[in-house]
Amino acid sequence: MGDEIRRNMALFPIGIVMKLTDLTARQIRYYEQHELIVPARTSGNQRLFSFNDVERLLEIKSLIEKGVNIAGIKQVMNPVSKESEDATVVSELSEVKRRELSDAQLHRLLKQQLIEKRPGKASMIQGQLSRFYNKK
DNA sequence: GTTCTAACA
DNA sequence: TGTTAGTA
Repeated sequence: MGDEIRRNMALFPIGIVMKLTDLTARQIRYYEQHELIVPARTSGNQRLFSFNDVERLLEIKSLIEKGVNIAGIKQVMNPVSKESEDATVVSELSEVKRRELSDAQLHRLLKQQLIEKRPGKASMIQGQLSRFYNKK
C-alpha cells in the first residue's frame, strides 16, 4: 500500500499538468467542475495534482479525442474514489517538494511511475507521457 | 511569474 | 473552449 500514497501524493501545480497532458488549464479546471478529477488544494487554494489525477486526465483526453462528451465520460469512468480524494494534502510538505521538483526530478518521477508494473493502464499512459519525457 | 474565479466576445 | 479581467 506504499504505492497508493505515492500515486495519490499531490505534487504538481496546473502548469506542469498542462505540459504532461497537453490539455489547457481551462479544460483541466472544467473537468474538475464536472467532478471527473478532484485535485487537492494548497492553503492558498492552488490545485495540486497527483499521478492519479494525471492518469485520469489522460484517460479523459483520450476519450475526448474519440468524440465522447462529458456526460459520456462520466458514465464510462468510475466516480472519484474516497481514497484518492483524501489520501493527500500534506500541504506544507507538498509545497516544499513542489519547489524542488523540476525537469530532472520530474523526469525521474515520471520514469519511476511509468516503469511500475501495471499491465492495463500503464501502456496507455506511457504512450501519452512519453512525448513529454523523451523531449527536452 | 503563476494560478484562481468568474464572465463573455 | 478560448480568453480576458482582477486577485492572491
